Amino acid sequence: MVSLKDISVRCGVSVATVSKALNGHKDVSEATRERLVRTAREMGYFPNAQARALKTNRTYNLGVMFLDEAGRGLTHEFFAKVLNSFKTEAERAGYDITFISNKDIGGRRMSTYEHCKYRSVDGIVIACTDFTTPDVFEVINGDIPVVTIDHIFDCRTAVVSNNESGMERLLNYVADCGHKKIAYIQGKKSAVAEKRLAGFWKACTARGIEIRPDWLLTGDYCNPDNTYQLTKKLLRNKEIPTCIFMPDDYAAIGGLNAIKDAGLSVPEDISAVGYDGIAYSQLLSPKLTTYSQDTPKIGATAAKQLISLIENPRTTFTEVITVDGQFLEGGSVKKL
Amino acid sequence: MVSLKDISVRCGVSVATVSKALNGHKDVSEATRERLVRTAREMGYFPNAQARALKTNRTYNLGVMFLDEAGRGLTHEFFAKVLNSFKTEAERAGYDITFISNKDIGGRRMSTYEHCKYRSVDGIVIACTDFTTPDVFEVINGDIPVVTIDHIFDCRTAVVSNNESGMERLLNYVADCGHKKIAYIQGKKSAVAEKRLAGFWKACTARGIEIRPDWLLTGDYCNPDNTYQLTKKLLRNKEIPTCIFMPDDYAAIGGLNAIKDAGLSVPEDISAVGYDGIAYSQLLSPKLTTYSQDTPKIGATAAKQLISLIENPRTTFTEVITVDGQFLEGGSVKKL
DNA sequence: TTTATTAACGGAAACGTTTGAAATACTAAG
DNA sequence: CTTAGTATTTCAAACGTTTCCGTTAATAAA
Repeated sequence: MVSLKDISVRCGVSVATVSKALNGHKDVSEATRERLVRTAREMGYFPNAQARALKTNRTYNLGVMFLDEAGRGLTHEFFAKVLNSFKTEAERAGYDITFISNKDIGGRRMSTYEHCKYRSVDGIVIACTDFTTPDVFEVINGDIPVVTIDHIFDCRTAVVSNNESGMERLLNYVADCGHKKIAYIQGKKSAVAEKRLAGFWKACTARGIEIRPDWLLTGDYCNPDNTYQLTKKLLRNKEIPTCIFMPDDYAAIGGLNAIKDAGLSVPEDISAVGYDGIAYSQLLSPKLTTYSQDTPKIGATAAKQLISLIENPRTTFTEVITVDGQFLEGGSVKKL
Repeated sequence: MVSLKDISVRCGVSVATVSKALNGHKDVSEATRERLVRTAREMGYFPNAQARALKTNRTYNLGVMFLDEAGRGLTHEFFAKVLNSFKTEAERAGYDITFISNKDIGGRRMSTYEHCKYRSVDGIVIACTDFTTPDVFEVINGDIPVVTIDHIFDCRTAVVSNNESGMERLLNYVADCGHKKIAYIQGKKSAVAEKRLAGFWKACTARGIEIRPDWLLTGDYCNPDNTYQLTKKLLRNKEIPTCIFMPDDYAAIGGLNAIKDAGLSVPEDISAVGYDGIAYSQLLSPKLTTYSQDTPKIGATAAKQLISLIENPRTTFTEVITVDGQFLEGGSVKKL
């Protein structure tokens, strides 16, 4: 690997000058600057990231904290897409991304935050299904810039999907279709689940739709089996709803199977809606009516915010950015 | 951040001694070693990854080259799962993983290989859908340890799925069910596609099944729309096959929709099989008969091999490791 | 011509490690 | 009581940068 010194001897100047020239400092003449840049290119020079980081305390590396309690990890389409766009945007800005977790180093267990310190990441993005772990709190309370996705902490920038209004939009559509008897299988206790429930509640009251306790179940996100069971349960009631809100599109598959196994069909006998807008939902027939989260925008926004936080620590304020999604009308809701 | 020097002054020894003690060198007395390790722990010391890397040229960072021509990136379940297990295994061994691609740094475009050099990754894993790009060749021809997944280069370790025998297994099952008229929509030209075709061919000849040119189509992997069209095309023939081999499970969804849209049903009117064993395939009804790739093992094996290559450069030989998958009998193939 | 000002460049320390060689302390043997 | 040998520790350079400060040279002002 060719270093600054190599260039300096070749050109007969000091390493300091080379460094300054390559970094566009002012106190180097245009002529030599041009010459140094050219030979650097010729010699195939690239800065040594470690040396630079050691000196500047900037690694141009972003830590991604990506814990999924369900163990699905990257398999979770929502997270995968968000991460994908986050990565793309970060790379556009010259940052690389590294997965961060708690790990063992030299026999001693390292917390996630310590891991970040060890690697000297410039910033951290947290996208978890569980924001209540000690690991998360330690990072939140640390002194490294952080952006959270779909969860809001005081004094930390957050990028959140419009879960509340998205749910309202869905319910209004269903109500417009004439449905009054609506069941909701919601996801597990989390900020996201609360928001969606709030939207559901709000829209229901606005439309004069009764929320029956026995039709409001709590299940797991992204768990088709669980949703299958809960849907079965709903269908065993003496009175069954005309429409079921599934926790999310993926879980919905289980719900749809339960309906099918009960000898009913969607949307003729019963309607169903999902949430997320994953690719698969639009390959079903009928297509699932759902609310598509704008994952590309969520990821890109998170990256931009994080980088802004890093590069302009003074002028950037922590804020909560809500990213709108889009209603997707499929064919899974019958117009009564 | 507490450094070696902090520990050294606290304990009244030199930094050299602290370094050696913490790294378990022999030439430091047991007493001081114990004392240094203890105070290091007390003071919350962690090594500075950059400084260490600068000196040792070892970063404990693995580069992941992860290009998906279809742009699905991490959304691709096969890759997501492989990456997940790769990550887990790597972390177990004390390595972090960083995404590597070509990028711009300081105005100059950096190739993927240069990027690796810049970040000084200890090793690279390549999991792409397209292994013919210059970026891949440059990495392959470089001097950084490499493991490829599902593609074989001479002189480089590869972890591959048993595409040939997996396909044979599938075809034998279908043949056992009594099918003779079999169509195959294969994926785009790639090492994987070739292997599967070889298995298909081999098993067909062994079972005396004719391979009709008009029933051997080439489409895209992971492209339901494309597979939808090609399936339609198959169904428009005067004579239609009794079973269709889809490029993969995900693409199969399109194929199944085409069958449904043609007023036919699976498996009553026509049978279908996929490949991959993604989660969705087992949520369909009927479940898709397919061949499940052992993604956890593929990823973990790749990580182990790569780390072995890094840590024992002498004793480790490049090899090709085939990871067996598992046949999944669903209900999408009719027994004739 | 002298002095002040500015532009261009070099010296050198520092970032936090690792590591071979040199130095010191200790132990055992003669 | 030396001497050799070993165990333990320190020195100091090095890794490749960045950056503050000093130096030189050139230019402008007096």
